[in-house]
Amino acid sequence: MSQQLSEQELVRRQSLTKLRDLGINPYPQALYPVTTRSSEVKKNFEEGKKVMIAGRLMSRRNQGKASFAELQDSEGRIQVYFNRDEICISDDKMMYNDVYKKLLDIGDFIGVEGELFKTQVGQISVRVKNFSLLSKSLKPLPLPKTDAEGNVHDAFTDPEMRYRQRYADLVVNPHVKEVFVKRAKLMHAMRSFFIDRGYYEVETPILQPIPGGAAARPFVTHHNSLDVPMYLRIACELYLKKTLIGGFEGVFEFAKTFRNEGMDRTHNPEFSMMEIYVAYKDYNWMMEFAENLLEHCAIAVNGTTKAEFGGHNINFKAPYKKVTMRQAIIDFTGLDIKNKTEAELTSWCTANGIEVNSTMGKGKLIDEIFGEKCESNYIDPTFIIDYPKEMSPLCKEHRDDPSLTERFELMICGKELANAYTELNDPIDQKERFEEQLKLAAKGDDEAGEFIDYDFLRALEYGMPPTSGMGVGIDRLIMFLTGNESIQEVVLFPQMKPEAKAQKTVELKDNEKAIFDILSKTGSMELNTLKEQAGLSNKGWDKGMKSLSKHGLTSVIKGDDGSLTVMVVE
RNA sequence: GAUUCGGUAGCUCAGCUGGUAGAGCAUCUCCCUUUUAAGGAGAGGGUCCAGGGUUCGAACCCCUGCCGAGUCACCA
Repeated sequence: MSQQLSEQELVRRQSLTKLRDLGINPYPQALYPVTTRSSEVKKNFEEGKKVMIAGRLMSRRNQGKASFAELQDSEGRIQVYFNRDEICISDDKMMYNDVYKKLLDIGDFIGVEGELFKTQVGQISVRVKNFSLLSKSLKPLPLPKTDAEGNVHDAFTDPEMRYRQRYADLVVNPHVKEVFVKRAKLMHAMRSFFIDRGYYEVETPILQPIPGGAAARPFVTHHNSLDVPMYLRIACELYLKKTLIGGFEGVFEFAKTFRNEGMDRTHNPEFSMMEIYVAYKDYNWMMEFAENLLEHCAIAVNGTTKAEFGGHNINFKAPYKKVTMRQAIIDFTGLDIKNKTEAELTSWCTANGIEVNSTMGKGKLIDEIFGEKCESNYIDPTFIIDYPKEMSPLCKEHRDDPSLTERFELMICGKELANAYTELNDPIDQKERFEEQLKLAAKGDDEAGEFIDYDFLRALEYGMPPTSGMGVGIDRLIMFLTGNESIQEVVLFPQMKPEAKAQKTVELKDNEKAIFDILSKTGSMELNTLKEQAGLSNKGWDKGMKSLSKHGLTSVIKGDDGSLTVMVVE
């Protein structure tokens, strides 16, 4: 990690040494007895109240023997007022003149002890009596500023840098931090909603011998001592159902899930799902549960059921519309899929510009039609219900129509947010459906399951109570609630390509070495002769010469006749 | 994978038909006891993503590569 330090980084390292020379530990061990936070100070202002606060120094305005600075803590910023003669009561003004003004830098964590007051302009501030350095910052932060009209100057906006250095992003972009505060609130709201209803939060394996419960390409890893392949989970469905078989009546899990597929602005290789299973319920109950849950979450996060996403206004207020998949397709295409054969659907797709291939079964074809022609039209939360049986291998058959299942997906802004079933609990039917999936997979449908989890079938044979289950995409939900169209904006540390390694610059490059080797034999040489002997490309020559003189290894001397001589610098 | 745009100082960005790089903030020095995006004055700071080509001369034009963003395709 040898890396060229910028001038500013060097200055900060020097300050670090000077602080130590003054007997100040830049990274002290002792706790700092913080009494309050910036938001509290502003909310309950009391003239003269003594406080101790801590945070990062984020700006400084010197006014001679006085100075204003801003301290940023987890709640926001508060102005602090440093007056030389209040900090340094004796004649020794070192703490103000040297430590505060010269050796502290923007980004340093400091603790401040003082009392509250309002400046002549009416700004709530802390008059500093004592301050301590709590942690020195050696790398300058990006420094956006907001002016009186709310315009942001020098904004730190480059997405790559923001995602790679999320820590800096969080420090300087309060709106980014707010997204993650909201994400935490969403998790709390959802969790307490479930706990209030008597459901238990459980944990199931992330490392699985069979990646079941969904159709997706898994990440493969290897267990050394067992010497078997293991998979990162693509869902937790089967494990959660096993807990109901074991006697739990309501369980949920916030599950990091992994899918080895494309990465783009709506897909991160690992993402968060919430899955919940409740015994003795069906999908009708679950729909009502879902709309109440989402309304509750929206209010907990934003204080309102309204949200804006991609230019659309969404309202999470329950209840939501319900449309059967058959009706949805009729509405947007005029096609009635009921009793259509695979061949009929295939030819309809071809005629209507939907790409199909021979691996597609009936369910997949219907899914394609829906995805292509209908999905994007549902802006406000809408339940699409009653999916074809073929594409829902874990879902119970519809009570009125054996070709359908009791399944819903909740669509918002044309995207799936939740997926739920009246769960299939007939072990014999389940086994047949798995086998059907296996055939589809063999046919080439890469969305069909490739494995049969026989342990799950064994569990089902003991009997699972009638159950309804639902999965909710947490990332997607928080995207809707915060108006972010990119998943990277709502995941703290999104997966990125590895950062290119910084190349070492200390060693001479080939072109530089070539020039220097020739030159060092004689010590000096006419420029054009040297250029010819070096035999480099023009650019290689030019760059080589420039960096050699930059390294202070060579210099060029101009003769009276205009000739140029290159010399080795001793 | 296809296509468009981009990569210049610590940060945000200029840089014309090619003539060897600029601004604001930040940094450094000096002055200033209640300011508000920015107190005043001055100074320093750059492998212009990398490599090759064209040219007397390339940040700029051409080629290749790397990295990123957007759109589309594929995909939950």
